[in-house]
Amino acid sequence: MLAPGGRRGRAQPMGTVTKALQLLNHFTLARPRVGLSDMARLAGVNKATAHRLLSELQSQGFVEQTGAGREYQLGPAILRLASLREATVPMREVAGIVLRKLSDGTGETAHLSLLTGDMLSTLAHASSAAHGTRVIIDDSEPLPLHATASGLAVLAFAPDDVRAEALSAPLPAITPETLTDPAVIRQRLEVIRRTGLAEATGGFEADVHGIAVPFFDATRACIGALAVAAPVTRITDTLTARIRNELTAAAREITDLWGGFLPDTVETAWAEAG
Amino acid sequence: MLAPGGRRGRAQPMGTVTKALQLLNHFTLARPRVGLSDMARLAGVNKATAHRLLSELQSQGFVEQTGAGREYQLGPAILRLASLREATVPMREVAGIVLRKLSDGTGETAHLSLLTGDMLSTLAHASSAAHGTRVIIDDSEPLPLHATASGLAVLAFAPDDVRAEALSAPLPAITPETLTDPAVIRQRLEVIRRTGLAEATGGFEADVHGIAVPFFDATRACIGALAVAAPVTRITDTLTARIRNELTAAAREITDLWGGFLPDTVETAWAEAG
DNA sequence: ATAGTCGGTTCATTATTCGAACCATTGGTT
DNA sequence: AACCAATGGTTCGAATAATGAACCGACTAT
Repeated sequence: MLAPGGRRGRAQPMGTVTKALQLLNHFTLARPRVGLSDMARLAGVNKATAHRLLSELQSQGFVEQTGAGREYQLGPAILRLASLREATVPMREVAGIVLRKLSDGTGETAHLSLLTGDMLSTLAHASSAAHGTRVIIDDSEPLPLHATASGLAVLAFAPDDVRAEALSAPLPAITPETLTDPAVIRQRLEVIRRTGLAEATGGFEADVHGIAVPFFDATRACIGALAVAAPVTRITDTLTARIRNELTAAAREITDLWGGFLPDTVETAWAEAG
Repeated sequence: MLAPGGRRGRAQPMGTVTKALQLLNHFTLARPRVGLSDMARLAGVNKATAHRLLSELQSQGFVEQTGAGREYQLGPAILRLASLREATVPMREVAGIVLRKLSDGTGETAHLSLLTGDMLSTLAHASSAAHGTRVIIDDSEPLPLHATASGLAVLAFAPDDVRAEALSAPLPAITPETLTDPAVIRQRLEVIRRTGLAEATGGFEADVHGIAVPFFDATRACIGALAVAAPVTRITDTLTARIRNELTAAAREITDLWGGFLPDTVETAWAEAG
């Protein structure tokens, strides 16, 4: 039986380690425990393969099996590594400071997300008490690259292979408003590259408007995005103008704090808009 | 087909995934960034192998390279998984409650550690304000199985293969007082199995006395230990007696909260001692 | 200029991973 | 009870991916 939906875009030979690590991405808030057969299906690998990979992950404490049902869930080894990561590379702490300023300055929810492999994971967020309604962010939920302002900001400045990979698979429509046509998205990425700023409305959560800017590491590679999300009902021209200014300033700050550099193209784009 | 030459007592052939994941264990608080050649040396693998494994880990965000020196460090993907783990399996939170009670009740530092692969990682700790001096715990530092009370408690009740593996490698002497003779250790494990309680003095940190009890999951397998650590100068018979009582009670509680069961042998051992 | 690093790459050899088919259980239907 | 369709887990020949010695170019100190 042939794989449904045609064949994957297999650019690289994808090693065993990568396959194993990608299994971990199938655990979500909504599906915290996954059985062997389910996992094999989700990951598109043979059951025997899934079993061997999970066994190895289990032997290192990256997953564990619950007593009943023998389902797998994320393991405790991850907690130790996370504790070590934060102790030695206190990004989250630094991000928190900038994010608080950003959410205070805009009265909306701000978050910072990093490109990890082929997904965008939120490092930290901060929300303002200025309004009774506000956008809620879940740090443990990965953001789709094609359906969020942050994702588009990153895609626009990411290396070609990441962009190609992200726009190759059939793009899921998370909401009715999600853009799913690669051609349309590529057009928008053009604009984002020119302005250094991405906007998206309701593509991930209905009634949420996101504004995002990319930021860069010491090699001028895009490593993530800084974003502000607000209920669409509150969006006005003056608010978006303020958010833009705050965002670019915050992105400059975080880039600086982390020892990164803005590419000239972004620098000039922001200068013109500012 | 059999390979000629004397081989290690390795039961399993150790897959590629395991090797990759074990690379992560060479990052420590003291050595947060590791170069390629160093990593190859530390892990005892070829440089080319280390490079490939690190590249795969990097592609999934488990490690990243710093701009200068191109050294590797733990990556941001770990943070997202940790956040998800804690959101779906809130062990740390539950442990914190029990640990606080335990440290309050004893006036000393309490900690809970889990067996992750072949190491013990500390999930959480709590310390009491009762004294000016207290033992300090670092959650990100793995505990050696042979040199801590917690480690001995776990070893005593762990499956044979884990015990054999842990006592096979040459045991490092962390302090002059560390027990390094497998035969001697096995004798002590006998006692620990009879009493359900492990004690160790100065084997990991000088001047620290540790008292630990194992705890178990739903299949009655030992998954970690609960321990109280105090400066040796403060240890008296009455204090150790109190700590024992508090520890067994706390271990019962945590086992219960996490849906585990005490093996009968432990149950009776504690009952007799109590 | 020499010698020793470093991070990274190449490529022939070979050991490891893969997957269809196979158990042993479990739970629900008829 | 018999049956079916799941489940988690295992087997083993074929095919693939991992391996490591040697190599590169860049850098540093001598």
